[in-house]
Amino acid sequence: MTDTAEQRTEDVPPYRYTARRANEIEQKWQDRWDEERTFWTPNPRGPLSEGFERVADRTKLYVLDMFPYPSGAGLHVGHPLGYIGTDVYSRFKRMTGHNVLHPMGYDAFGLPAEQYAIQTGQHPRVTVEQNIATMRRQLRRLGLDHDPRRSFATTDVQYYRWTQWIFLQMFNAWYDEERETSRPIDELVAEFESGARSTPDNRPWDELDAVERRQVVDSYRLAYLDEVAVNWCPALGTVLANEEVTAEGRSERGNYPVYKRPLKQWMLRITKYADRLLDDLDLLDWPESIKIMQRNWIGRSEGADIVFPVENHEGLGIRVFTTRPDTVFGATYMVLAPELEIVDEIVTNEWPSGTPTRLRGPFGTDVSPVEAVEAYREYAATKTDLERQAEGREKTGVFTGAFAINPVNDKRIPIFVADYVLAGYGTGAIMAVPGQDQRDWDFAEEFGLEIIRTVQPPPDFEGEAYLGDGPAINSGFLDGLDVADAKRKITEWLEETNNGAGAVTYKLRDWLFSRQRYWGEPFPIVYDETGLPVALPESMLPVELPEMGDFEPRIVGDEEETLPEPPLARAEEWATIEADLGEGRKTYRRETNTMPQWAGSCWYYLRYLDPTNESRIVDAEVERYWMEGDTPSGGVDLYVGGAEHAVLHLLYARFWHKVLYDLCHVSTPESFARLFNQGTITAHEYVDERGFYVPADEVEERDGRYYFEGKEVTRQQGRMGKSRKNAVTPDDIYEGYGADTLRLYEMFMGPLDASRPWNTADIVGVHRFLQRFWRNAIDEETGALRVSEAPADEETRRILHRTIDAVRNDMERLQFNTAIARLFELNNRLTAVVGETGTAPLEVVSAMTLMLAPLAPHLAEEVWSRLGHPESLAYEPFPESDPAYLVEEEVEIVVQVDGKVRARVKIPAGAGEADHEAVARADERIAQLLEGAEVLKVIVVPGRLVNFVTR
RNA sequence: GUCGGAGUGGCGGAAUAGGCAGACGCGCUAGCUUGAGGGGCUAGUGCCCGCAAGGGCGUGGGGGUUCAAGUCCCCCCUCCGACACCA
Repeated sequence: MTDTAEQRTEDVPPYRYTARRANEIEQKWQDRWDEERTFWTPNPRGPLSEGFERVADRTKLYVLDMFPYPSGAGLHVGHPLGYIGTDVYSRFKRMTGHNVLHPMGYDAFGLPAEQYAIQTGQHPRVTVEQNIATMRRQLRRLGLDHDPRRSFATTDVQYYRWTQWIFLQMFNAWYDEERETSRPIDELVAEFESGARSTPDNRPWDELDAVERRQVVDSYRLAYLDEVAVNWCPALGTVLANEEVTAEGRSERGNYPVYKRPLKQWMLRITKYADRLLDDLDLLDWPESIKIMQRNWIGRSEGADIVFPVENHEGLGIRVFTTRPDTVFGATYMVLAPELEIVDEIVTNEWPSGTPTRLRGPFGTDVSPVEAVEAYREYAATKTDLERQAEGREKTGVFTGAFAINPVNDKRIPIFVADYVLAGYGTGAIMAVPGQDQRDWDFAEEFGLEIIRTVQPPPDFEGEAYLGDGPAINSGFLDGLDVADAKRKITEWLEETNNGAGAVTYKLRDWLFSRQRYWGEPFPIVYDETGLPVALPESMLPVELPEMGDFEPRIVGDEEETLPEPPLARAEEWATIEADLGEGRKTYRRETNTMPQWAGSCWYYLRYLDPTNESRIVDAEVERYWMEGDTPSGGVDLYVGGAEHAVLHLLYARFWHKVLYDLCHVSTPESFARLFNQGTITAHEYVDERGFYVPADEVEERDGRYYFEGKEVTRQQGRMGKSRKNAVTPDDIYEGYGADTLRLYEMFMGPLDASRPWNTADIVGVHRFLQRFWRNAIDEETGALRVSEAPADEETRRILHRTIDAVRNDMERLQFNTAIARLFELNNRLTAVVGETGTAPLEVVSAMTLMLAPLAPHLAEEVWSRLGHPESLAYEPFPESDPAYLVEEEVEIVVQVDGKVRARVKIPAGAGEADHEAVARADERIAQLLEGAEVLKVIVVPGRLVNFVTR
């Protein structure tokens, strides 16, 4: 048998649009775009401003992708979906008169890069550079319209120098809650010095010594050190932010166990911005689901703080937060989080007389309260969140032996420690109201505690906590009030009697910002002999990462109490510096933690604007030009990326932006005006009976069953990936069809924001479309144009203008799949015209080439140039529809009898209702159906339908 | 459990404002292209009954509003995603 592939290439007409030709064309135009600097986007001033006068009258448009992580695995066809989407959009907007900025960079610090480097035994800088080079090549091959001058990696020294600079801004700033803005720290110091602001413990500023003053000031900074219970992940050798830990108490990356450990760490005061981060969501054109996730993450709750005095402890009160102050009369006990320090003060040495056995905890009847509490604390600390998790979790806890006094009724109530109360939320202490809270109810049942309902449940309600509305009962002066009124009244009472006050609490916590890893931005911070942090001056930036041969994380401490050791601590020469930082030349020790991966991605969109600026993060005028717009929030005009960043990156970046805004480094309150989440591309994956993945491209289908090497396998739908053996690489598609076909297919598969299954077999459809369009314009045998100057016939022209209208609308809304469908229809018409006349009307070919340009830019450029245009079409105006061709002279309407379609009739456009009915009745079939029937009602929707109702 | 999102032919998916369900593509069927084919062209293709004309049924299930429901309302099921003792 002969080689069929070879035979085929011999048979193919010489000028057909084949994969080989597509590849040639694509290479050629990618080179030309580079040479002609087609996608260099001019700034209004500065080093990138060349050519600005040519676009000065255009509207700016900033289109941004969530930049990729340069992994070593290479791309599969699922990765570039969003990049193609933004490319199509930015090319379209360039053709509709915008000055479009569409940059691309690389997010290259962080764990994956470091782990990859450790695996391959190379320095992360080496592997990162290799991976970026590979990725650049792969993205270039797609023909994306990025401005190459604006690309950088977050690991570039000249980039992270400014990441460090932003950290310094936060270190040197504090949040003024009265003015609701961050201000320079010097202004705080001035307030202390002048006495305008009193110190936290009300001592006069003059009486504080230098160290005390520094401690006070440090406690106000946006970036501050704190000893906190961190999420320590020994397997990753680092601590993690709350956001990086799953509900099961495991690391988001790698799924390793995570433990709580107290450690001194850098924190960023994001909680001060909670309300603004919440409120300003209203300014944003974001998917509602993402806004909801951010709102939930911030988790604002309104309620009240109530102080419960502790019996036998003069002046000691326990402050609790509750969203239901109206239920305070039903508080029958209190619970403290085991970690709270106040527990030590109140816990008793002996059980009060009459303490039931079950209140003494699970540690035996002979232990004292102190011992029981201590044992319980240990038990709670060693438990991972996973163990605490399971649904229907049993409530555990220990009585402290102490009692509190309920301020509303002077009732004596026992105080417990229990791990169902979290130290990090509210005040870490609760008043327990089993009647209206199911968790308290469960605990009360477990320990046999009193339950008092304070809201009247419906008559048939029993057996559990009642959370609904109803009149207050057993509640003294609140009795009879509904929940909202009772809340109001009790809050007033608390404030008047000084027993508490209205309060707001957030789920959001301050951002843990230290990592014990090598591959991250070093902090621009040193420590002096006091152990307090000292900021390096801007002139000492960047603080470069030291070269280290061994950058693996180490774990110190014994097995039970392991702790992370930052690799930078081992770079001894680097870690110690001598400098004059205002107190004469001294020896300082550097901060050896590094910043988390999110740091670099918090502000990269600003650096694209002015990537080479050495004196500022971004030139002020350039920043205003690109970020201020006609959106309510300002910021990037379109930001496209995966929904997995709903609360991490997108919240952190908004926070940094607001800090920079407060400190007058940027001009808009928000960073991303419009957000769009592209879907994921899924693929079939096949598992054998042992549960192992088998190569998807070697599976055969017979009668709806699937076989690999003769054995039946199961098919599932899942993410595409190497490990699942179902990855399709772009190179596979380039080889068979070319990049334009790949682009078009990815845009045609479905709506950009929906997840959709990859199906290589479907690609031929879009490939055939490109082939047909090419053939309509160019003779496959001779390569000559088949275009005629003669005008298109009326109907073709009508279709053309309707297509233009629809495509423009769809492109604007990122509905590329339907735009492409319209182009298919137009091309089908064009094919018919060419079939009849032998030539294609130029007006159709030209317009269609331009409409295709954003989607299949290489082919479009090639046809455009063959049509005789020497310049790239990147800046050609997008076709505009002629309204004259959009109105029909005659429209087809539907005639229904009792809602069922019985006929279709033609009627002049704009006809009146009476005409509609008359024409409908005139139809033979309709007349027949209506004969003898009583028409009760006639519904006419002009231009659409007539409905005769007979019953 | 809570909060989101989604269920439409054999498959991917269309369907401004409640008004022709299934655009467009894949696949499939038939014909043409003097053979073969990951080729080209033409026609057909939601399901059922019927030679046809035509009729019936159809957007996860059940109810409702309406002349008219994929679209609006109520209840339920399934799948995907996020959060998860938040007082």
